Amino acid sequence: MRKSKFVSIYHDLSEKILKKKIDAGALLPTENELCAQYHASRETIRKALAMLSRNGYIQKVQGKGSIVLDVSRQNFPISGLTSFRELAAHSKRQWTTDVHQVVLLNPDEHLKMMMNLQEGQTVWQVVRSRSTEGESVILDRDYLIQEVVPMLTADQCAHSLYDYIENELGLKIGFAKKEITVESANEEDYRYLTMHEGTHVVVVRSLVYLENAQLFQYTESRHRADKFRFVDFARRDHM
Amino acid sequence: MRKSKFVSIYHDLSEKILKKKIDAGALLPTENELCAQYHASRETIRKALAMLSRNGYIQKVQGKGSIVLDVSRQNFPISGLTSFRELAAHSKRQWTTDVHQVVLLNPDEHLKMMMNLQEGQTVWQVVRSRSTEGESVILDRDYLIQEVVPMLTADQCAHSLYDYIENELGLKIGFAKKEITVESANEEDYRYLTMHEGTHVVVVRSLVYLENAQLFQYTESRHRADKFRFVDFARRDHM
DNA sequence: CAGTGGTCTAGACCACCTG
DNA sequence: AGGTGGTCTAGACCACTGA
Repeated sequence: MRKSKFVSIYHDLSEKILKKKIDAGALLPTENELCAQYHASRETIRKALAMLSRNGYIQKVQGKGSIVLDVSRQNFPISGLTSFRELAAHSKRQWTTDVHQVVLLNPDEHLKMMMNLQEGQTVWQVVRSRSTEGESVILDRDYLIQEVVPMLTADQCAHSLYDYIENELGLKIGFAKKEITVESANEEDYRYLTMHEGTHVVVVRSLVYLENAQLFQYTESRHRADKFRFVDFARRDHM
Repeated sequence: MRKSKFVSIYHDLSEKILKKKIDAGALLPTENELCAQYHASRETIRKALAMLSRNGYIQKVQGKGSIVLDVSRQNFPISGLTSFRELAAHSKRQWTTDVHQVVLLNPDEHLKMMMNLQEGQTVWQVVRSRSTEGESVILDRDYLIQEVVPMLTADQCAHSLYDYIENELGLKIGFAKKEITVESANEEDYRYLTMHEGTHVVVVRSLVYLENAQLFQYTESRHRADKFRFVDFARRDHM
């Protein structure tokens, strides 16, 4: 079995919710009913439900049931995402990517510290901009450790870096630490982005790690402020 | 038992990691060892570990163990929380709150739609600003449904709305949907915030729901752009 | 190969909500 | 009181890592 059972159940239920086969505000079948429907034990069902809950599909209420939440009202959370391609796939806009630079370089002190690099490690630097409706609104600057990604071409960067990394190289992304701030636009922003009014950009800095906890990428993603939007679903752990 | 066993184990381990009793990069004891240490079954241990993993404390690697992550490098994620008080508690700065307005009002059409209000429902409007180092940098505008929060005084707003709601009223916050954008400052921003250079503010709009999935609050939090910072830990579900 | 984490099960008991 | 979800258990088998 490629996927685990509880993930299949999660997908089945999340799809039913997205396609409105179950209305928002209604209750999911009880856990025991789901056990019967999916021929699974209760703990397995509960893993699927926990995942739905984490991702904003349902709210569990003890003694009552699992309430289906309204997944349409706000555009749906694109948190937990790491790649631009995935983000673009969720949006209705048409996006194009321009690759400005793909070079191998010796990291400076700042980058060495930031990425915790060993002496002698080299990194790929990739600079790309993303355009929609004729305007360039995102400037991405990626640094990838060459030991992990030995070779890189402009073609791969134009298509999807992550597609290449996950499908061609067989590496698996584990997690990312991100920081969002607002900063003054620099000369490169003016060069590569379509900046009319406004002198500030939203900067998303990410450290991306593989599944084995190895850091392999640092990215600085600079967004024209008026085109930036971040949506999040946050659950409260009171414990 | 007030707390569940797996949550206690989670707290015990997360504290050990925060206090560096276990080094970053090292492995946690194996699941079987933890079973023995905490007199718990393996599934219970695994719930605690899953929680540590979700919150960025560890990375689990099959066949190997649970690697402790570096929790100090980046300031720690302030995602998943909803209240300003908690945020302030994590920061080293000294904050003060000014309450500018606490009034009961009949919602206009926009608010009715936004909050999905029934005919005749009234809401509290609270306007507060937050200052640090002599500068006012955050302007919060909250709307709370009066059916849920019958009475509200300026005193309670100056202290902590959430403290009052959770501890006095006994309500429990469940989850929130948030959206972050950058917008032009309006006249109120100029009135209540210390705006020197810069004409834009970061706007965080949140819909906050109780544990029973009932919406009870809408908040617009406006941040002076140069003081805004959002840190996130994002795990990838590849399934 | 032994040892690790990943998944699944069946059954038990508790806490909460609703009639 | 009956049904719901919340927690915990003991045991089984699988998939991956490393020596």
